[in-house]
Amino acid sequence: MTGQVRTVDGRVAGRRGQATRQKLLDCLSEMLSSSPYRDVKVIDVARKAGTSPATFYQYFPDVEGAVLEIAEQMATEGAQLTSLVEGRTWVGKSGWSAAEELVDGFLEFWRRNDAILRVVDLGAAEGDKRFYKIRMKILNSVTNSLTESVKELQAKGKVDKDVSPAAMAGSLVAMLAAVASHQKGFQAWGVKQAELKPNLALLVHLGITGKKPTR
Amino acid sequence: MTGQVRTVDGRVAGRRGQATRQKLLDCLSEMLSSSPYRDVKVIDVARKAGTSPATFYQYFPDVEGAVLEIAEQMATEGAQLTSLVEGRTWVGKSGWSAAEELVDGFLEFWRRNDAILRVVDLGAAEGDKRFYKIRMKILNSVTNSLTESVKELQAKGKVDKDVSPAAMAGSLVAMLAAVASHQKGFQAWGVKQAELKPNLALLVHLGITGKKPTR
DNA sequence: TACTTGTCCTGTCATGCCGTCAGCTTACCG
DNA sequence: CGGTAAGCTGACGGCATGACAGGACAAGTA
Repeated sequence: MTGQVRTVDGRVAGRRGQATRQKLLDCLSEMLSSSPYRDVKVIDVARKAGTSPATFYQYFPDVEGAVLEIAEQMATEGAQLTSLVEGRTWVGKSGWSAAEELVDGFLEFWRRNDAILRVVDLGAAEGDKRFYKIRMKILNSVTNSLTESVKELQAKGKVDKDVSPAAMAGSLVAMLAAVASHQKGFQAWGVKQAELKPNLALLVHLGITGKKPTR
Repeated sequence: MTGQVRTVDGRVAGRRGQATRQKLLDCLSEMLSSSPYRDVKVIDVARKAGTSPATFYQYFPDVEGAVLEIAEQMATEGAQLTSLVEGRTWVGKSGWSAAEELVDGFLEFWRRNDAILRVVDLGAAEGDKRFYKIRMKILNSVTNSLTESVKELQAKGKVDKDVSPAAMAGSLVAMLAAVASHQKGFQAWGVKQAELKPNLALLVHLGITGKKPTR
């Protein structure tokens, strides 16, 4: 857990080195949004960064290694998604706005990081534990909070006993992630953002509380 | 729209040729389930099929082209998913079993084709229209049927007017697809299939009818 | 200024996959 | 048996990969 940035061959990276490294990550990031993951080549990233392939291999074992790095950075930022759920109440009007803001925050985060999230999703689905862990890191914060919310409501007798809080929270979060990563698809299919959001919020509210929201 | 199978250079494939072609597709399919999409090489597929790379290029322009072929086959089979929704009623006990069977059928289909569906999902998310179209072909049958169901219920005044049928159906289907493609993930996270299914069914029922099911 | 030290970058090379072509083999038909 | 089209492959130029050794550069030291 040291902050020490190291090259592949063990040297400690200085100021200049870190700048180069970061530039490579930025260029890779950009590349991922403009061309299919399968076609991203080290040589292209290096060229774009105004350096040579050899330099790339000084800092990363391969493309995947660099992608993991970017994903890690994003996951750290993504931890703030918890704030969308934590300390929220799900009753009455504030319940509805909680649902709305959760949906909003989620879609926004996904839109901002869609390229890298696609790759993380693929890696996780393919069974790669490193990607899976990162995906967890992002989703867990939200999922856990939601799980707690459901448990509380259950304890108060406001939600049926036979609902599994973890399964429900997980399903809702998976839905949000899926819809978020196919936002463009929905638009192309004739569903506008404006009508998508309230429907998602409705589903979230229904899932958590089991009741229609009072708006 | 002819059933004529043609090679890249325009010849018509005979019995032997079609067999080879199919063998290549099968090997590619197998390869996709055992190694990351990014690492699937033409030469490996060819070796596995006991033939040479040059032969592969006789039948497919590249790996992606072959993947599209497999996906197309799967999409054709997937059209039968419509039957999970079409002609179903969403009231009373039969409403609950409709939800249950929809979830069941969906998860099962996804489990059977998870490798290829992963790649289709990635392609669609990356904005490739061909993959997007295939994804549509599979999901649309279900989505459209669900959309109709919601519209009918709305017409009868059983569902709020401000629900967008298309957005609701799309979100639910996206959820099912997402959960299906991360089934292993859920298990690793401690959520069992057995508790996942009823929760998904509950969400589907809530989304379509706006009411808790009577079991 | 000249020298030293450690960081940083690149030219180069062996290796391996890509994608194409010419040409050989096989099957079918009159 | 000879012709024709299908089917397959060896071989090749081209390009990405990944490793290494050595040169460029900045910063500190005498």
